[in-house]
Amino acid sequence: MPSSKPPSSPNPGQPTPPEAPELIWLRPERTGRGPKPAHSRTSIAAAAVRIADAEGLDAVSMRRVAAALGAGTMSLYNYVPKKEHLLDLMLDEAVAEYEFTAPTGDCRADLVRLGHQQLDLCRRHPWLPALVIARPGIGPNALRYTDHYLAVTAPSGLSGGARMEAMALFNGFICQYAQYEQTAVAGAKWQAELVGYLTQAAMSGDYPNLAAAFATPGPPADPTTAFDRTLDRVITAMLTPTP
Amino acid sequence: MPSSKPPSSPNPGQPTPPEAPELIWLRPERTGRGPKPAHSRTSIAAAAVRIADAEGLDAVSMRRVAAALGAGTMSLYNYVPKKEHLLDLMLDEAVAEYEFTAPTGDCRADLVRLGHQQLDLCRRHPWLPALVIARPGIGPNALRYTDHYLAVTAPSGLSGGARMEAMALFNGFICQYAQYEQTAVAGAKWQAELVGYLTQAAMSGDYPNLAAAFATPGPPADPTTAFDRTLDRVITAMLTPTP
DNA sequence: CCCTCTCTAGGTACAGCGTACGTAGAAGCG
DNA sequence: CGCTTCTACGTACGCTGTACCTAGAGAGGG
Repeated sequence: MPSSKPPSSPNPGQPTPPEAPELIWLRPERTGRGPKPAHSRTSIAAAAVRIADAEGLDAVSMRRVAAALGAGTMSLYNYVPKKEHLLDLMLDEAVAEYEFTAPTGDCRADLVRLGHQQLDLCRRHPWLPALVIARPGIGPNALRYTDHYLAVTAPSGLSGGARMEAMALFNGFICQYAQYEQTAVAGAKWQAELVGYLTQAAMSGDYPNLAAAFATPGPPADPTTAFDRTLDRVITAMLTPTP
Repeated sequence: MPSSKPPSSPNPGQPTPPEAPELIWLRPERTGRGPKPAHSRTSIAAAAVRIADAEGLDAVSMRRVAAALGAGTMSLYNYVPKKEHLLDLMLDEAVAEYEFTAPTGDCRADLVRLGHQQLDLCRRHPWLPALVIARPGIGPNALRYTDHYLAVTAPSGLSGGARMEAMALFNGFICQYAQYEQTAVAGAKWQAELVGYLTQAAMSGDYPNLAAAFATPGPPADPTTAFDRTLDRVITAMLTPTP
């Protein structure tokens, strides 16, 4: 979704100044003078990724990351102006793991492969979908991904803009699915609670269509293939030429 | 996306215990004895919604909400066991604003209308997409929404399960779009920075396909209709019968 | 009527967060 | 060598969610 018309006045409030995110990729890592730095953006990001993988995204605090590096907390601010930017770096660090294979010319098949790669990445780094969804995320490795995606979708005949819009859809679906999968995995107890609540709601009579859908005999729809089935639909939607 | 196969062992770490979310909708609001309570879940949620609308989701803290109600901070914990649950309540409070019109039988048209209603809601409450994406969100009003959606999609001929999977796709796309729209709106300065960075990246030669997509003459693709165009694709994907 | 028991309101306190600011010292340049 | 510029990092502030505790309101049983 490369661009869009805002509702003219988006909303009255929001964190009073619209903030100046100042892309971290635009500021140079070092300036040249002074003593040799003991760390680097990537080493810091890598440490943060390790922590997030092991203990979840909430465990990633500036103090925690600094401690993992044997550094003082405030030293990190020589590399990363704000924590927000550390998250950007983490995202790109994770995205670096992609290993792209040359496009085969079969757009659909290539997209299915890419989609599965992406889901695997999200499973390896459960904190990743939340980050991808929260911010655009345009590091060098994210650009490599975009470039590969564009190569893969080149045979579709769609314009560059249309393919970028489609990429947002593609990414969005996969991250959303990965996120869902995590909450589903998070606890059988929670899952059980939810099912109980839903059936109770369905039986209350307040939600007749929900009850009807519950009662539909239809094929059970193997949940293990839900991702593949929906991914297929998404790709269809992506590749449908604009009318 | 009603259910899925986890990757057997989802991930080693995560916040050590998988947590027990304990749906707030399952615990009764009051027990009956003792003094008359001065507030209610909905009044608290409404106050939180007002704050989030005016100053963003980050401004919603227990102290802030309590102050807005003229209550002591800790009093809120008599209504809401954890802040997490307050967010659930906020979500359902916002979703209560939907005003559903009877299905016309034209599935596509009804979905387009519902989609626009949802986008409007997300614009009115910019914090909403983030919440919807982050957790399942199954309050009474969310159930009303689901029920309406099921009524609208009944003529599609798809099974209940398939329609639930499709709903996840539908919701996910709209929230994602709304989220994107916000960041795009957030600052022209940021937008400018990003465009500069991207063109610089495209010109660097490292991303040939990105450069090619940039150079594609193709029709400019009116950004104001990006939502409608993509929503149309998404609905197509939803309604395509399973092969 | 009063006693008792239960529930609510709210204060205090704690661990942790992001980060503004200031100081000490290392390293490159003239 | 001295100057300048950078890095490392300690301290401190205001904020967060919330565990725990006390005081008192109000209904139920005798």
